[in-house]
Amino acid sequence: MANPQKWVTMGDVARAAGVGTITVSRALRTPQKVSAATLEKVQTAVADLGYVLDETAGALSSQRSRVVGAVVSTLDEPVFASTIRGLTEGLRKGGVQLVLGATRYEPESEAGLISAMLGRRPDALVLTSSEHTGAARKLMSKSRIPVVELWELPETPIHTAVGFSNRDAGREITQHLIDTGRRRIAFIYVDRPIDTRGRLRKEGYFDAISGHQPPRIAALPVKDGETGASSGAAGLREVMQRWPDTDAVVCASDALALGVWFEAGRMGLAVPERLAITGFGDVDYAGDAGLGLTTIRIDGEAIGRRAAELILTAAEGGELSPDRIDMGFTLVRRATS
Amino acid sequence: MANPQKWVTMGDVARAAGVGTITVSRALRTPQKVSAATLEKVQTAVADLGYVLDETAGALSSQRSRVVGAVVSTLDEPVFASTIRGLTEGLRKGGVQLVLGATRYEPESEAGLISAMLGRRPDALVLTSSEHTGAARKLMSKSRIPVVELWELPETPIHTAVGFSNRDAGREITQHLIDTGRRRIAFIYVDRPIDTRGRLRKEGYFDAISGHQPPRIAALPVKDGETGASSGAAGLREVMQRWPDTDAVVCASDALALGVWFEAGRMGLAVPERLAITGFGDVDYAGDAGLGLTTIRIDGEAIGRRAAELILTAAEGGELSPDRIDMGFTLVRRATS
DNA sequence: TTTCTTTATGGTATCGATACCATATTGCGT
DNA sequence: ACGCAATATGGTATCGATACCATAAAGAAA
Repeated sequence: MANPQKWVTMGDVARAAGVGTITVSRALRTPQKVSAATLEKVQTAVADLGYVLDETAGALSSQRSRVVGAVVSTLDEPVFASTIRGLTEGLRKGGVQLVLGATRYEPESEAGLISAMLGRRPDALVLTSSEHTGAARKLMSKSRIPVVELWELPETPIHTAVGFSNRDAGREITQHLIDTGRRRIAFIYVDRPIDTRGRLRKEGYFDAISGHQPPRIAALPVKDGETGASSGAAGLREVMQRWPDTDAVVCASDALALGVWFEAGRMGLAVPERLAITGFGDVDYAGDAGLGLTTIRIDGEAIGRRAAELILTAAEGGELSPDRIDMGFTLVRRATS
Repeated sequence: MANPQKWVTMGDVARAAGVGTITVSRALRTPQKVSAATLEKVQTAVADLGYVLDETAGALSSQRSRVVGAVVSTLDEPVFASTIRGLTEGLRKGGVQLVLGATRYEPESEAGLISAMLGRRPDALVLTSSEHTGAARKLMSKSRIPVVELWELPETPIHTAVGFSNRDAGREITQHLIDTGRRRIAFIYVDRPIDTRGRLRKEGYFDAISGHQPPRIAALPVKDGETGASSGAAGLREVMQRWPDTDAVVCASDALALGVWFEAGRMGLAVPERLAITGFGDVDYAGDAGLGLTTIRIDGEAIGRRAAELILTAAEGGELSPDRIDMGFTLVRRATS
């Protein structure tokens, strides 16, 4: 073997401290079950040897891996990043680690990712999509571990879902535009295979405009991972070409809205006088110091933290109660509407 | 136990297929070492039972965890996200999984994260910061696993570094402004404890302007994780207050540049006539469809892929050759300069 | 046919920590 | 002083897969 790595083992620590291996295990996992004197002996031995508990071996014998797998659609969008942050930090308090995988919105990669995570025998699974392929569903039901779905509230969650109603949010922000006098409102989104969020927001848009105007939809294709400014710009061009008198645009994400805003500038459309723009997510640059975008704020970090809590309590003892936890959203009105 | 999970084991599969457990192992890990007939028997048994290899147990006996730990500073910035993507996909080809941890630029959290990763006995470690605390260094040297540092090229890498010269990049983009006639150039960055990248870019700025003008620096404090548009806006206000005749701003990131650009609009400064702006990273909205920002493009995905290759070859057989791999950068000139 | 090689397969020990049970020690009430 | 409980510690089997060695079967060479 070219790699003669030799990790320090618990046995080494036990020998150095003059105790049994099991005592070392207790000193590290449940210090209160060990006398102060031995605890200190163990701790100095651990420090001297630079020992770190082998979770791999621990997982095997305790049948608890202290790992949670998360399948997200992408890491590129800051909104997901905040959810991951909340999850990671929430789980760390329970000594649990997060393993991430990104589907990049490719339906066929979900089952593969889930399978890879199940290989680590995770204590739970977190998904940020609520449309699952048959293969993925079969894997999850066979494994019988808790599954938490995020960012949506499906009718029948696998176990528990933590999120909000994308449809309500889409309706509310469209209604806001109607309330402020707009009557020729378009909707722009990127139509991705397994992204139900965009479609649900579109439904909300339909809900709000029905009775006021016929729908104006620009469904953009997925372009090589780029779903941001360039798509938004293309979307606005399409909208203004098909319906030149459009006076407001509801975007399915802040990134799209930014692109729309730039394109509106290039087209000479005054915002918000001639054209109102709304986004989704309330990311950094949407704030008053940046674009000043009217948008829907979602507390991604809180969603992640809540999911972490659920997982930890499920790991402690009880089952994961089947439920849909609504974390809500907030309409933030700024300069673009 | 309230959680009567019962994972399917390799033994179950072996029984169902009528072969020995070791044969199942071979059928899944090294199919070419198994006859076509038994391979099929095993595969159908695996499919029937929904079996997934237990990497935890495999790691213990083979002493290879097929896990790589990555400590990044933040997941919020899209530039890092692309690196993570490259890494993840590169490693997946070798059946290796990535475990992520974010320091959030807090120096004290690095050692804790590294320690948590070492608990999984990873085959390698990836770091996106090149300043390490003593505790972190000790942990890494004790563990004797390959360490790859990304996004910088430190003088003396721990083993291998894959990145580019932030200093050269800072110099080149500043020089571009000088070449296009600017002589009152300011530099804006967020001064974070363990982020040497911003400081190195500042050095490059110094290199370029020395002999032309005295430096104009706005070092912004870290504000609750927000390092984007609001910081950029604040930075420009500070700069214009202290040096009202400033005619160009070099920003340490595209996010800052976006904030500067918005604030310039509010202050009535024409871009680029009155004020040139440059960024760093070439993220989505910097493109022509968006802001049209002059910036430095870095191929984060390529950096991640290259790191993954290095790790996989090191895992195969050889050592990780100590080296600094320069992936370069590109100056992209657009509308803001 | 015999011998040698190659290929396919299985038995058993092992990886490092923890669960479970057993035992030693201490403290306290009566 | 005695008995009982509580606390502290250790021995041994075990988790599930793989390394190592052994063996059986098939094919090739003589």
